[in-house]
Amino acid sequence: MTTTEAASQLLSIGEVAGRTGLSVHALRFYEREGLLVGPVQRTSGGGRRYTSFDVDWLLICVKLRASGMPLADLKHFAELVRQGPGNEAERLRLLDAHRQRVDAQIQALEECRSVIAWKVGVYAEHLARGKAGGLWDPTA
Amino acid sequence: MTTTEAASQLLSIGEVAGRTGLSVHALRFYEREGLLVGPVQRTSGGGRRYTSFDVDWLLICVKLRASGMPLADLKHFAELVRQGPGNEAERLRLLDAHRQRVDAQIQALEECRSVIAWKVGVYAEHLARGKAGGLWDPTA
DNA sequence: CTACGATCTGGAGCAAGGTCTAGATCAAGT
DNA sequence: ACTTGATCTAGACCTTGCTCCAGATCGTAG
Repeated sequence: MTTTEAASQLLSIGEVAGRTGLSVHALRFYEREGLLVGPVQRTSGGGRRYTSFDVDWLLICVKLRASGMPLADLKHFAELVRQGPGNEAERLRLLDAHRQRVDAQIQALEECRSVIAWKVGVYAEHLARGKAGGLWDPTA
Repeated sequence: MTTTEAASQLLSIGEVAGRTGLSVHALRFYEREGLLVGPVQRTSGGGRRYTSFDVDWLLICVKLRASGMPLADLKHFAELVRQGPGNEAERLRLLDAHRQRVDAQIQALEECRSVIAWKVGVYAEHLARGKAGGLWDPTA
């Protein structure tokens, strides 16, 4: 717990892929695109070593992406964090705007869901009746 | 109400774009891709005339697309409807599978939303304090 | 030493879902 | 007749977000 303390936290790209769900390709791509807060450490041989810090950031990225944030916004956010303290208001704006978009998206999805559920119900009923009813709307 | 009855229901591509939210480009694209149930009527001059039937279908398409259904699935659905009665079970499967995906998506989004909301809260609190606290985690 | 798997770089390729252009035509207004 | 605006077709082009390839290198196991 003394010598390995810092080094054991450093993860290879494959390990990071494993715990973030991103592919190694995507990880390198994200780095090229400037989506990481800082430069990734390297071994003497040139291999990437990610800190748990990097991994936490990536996990946030994954969440934001999963909720539809474009890479461009993610990059912007990374830049703000990279610049250090002083721009918290802008970070807040960015995140809050995204949260509102997510809320809207949830709303929209729930509306879609109910429309679909209704249609599913119509089909299910139709099938349950064994296609007995002759007047069946072909558009549905 | 007698002579104009049928004709007044027929809409130009621009009008349909207006009430579906799709661009005229997208409408032509959808048609090329076989996403419509039937062929669209034409004027003598070659202009498209959409029935209210077509519009209803397009509105459904918009909802399904908005909830993330890929065009390929939409095309499949259109084919099933085009084939007429007899395949309702498959239509049901298709829609129900999509509904389940939408449910999962809503779940995921709500999880993201709460993570984001929490982060927004952290920033808001930080700003409210006027950056008084010296110990501020730069990663957040 | 050798083989093998993981990683490296730079750049090409891909899938989805449209978007836009060019050049022609149509329909209506002045 | 002439202009204007909407539409037509076929096809090129675009953006997003990765994914994959080639060829080289590193590190560990036998």
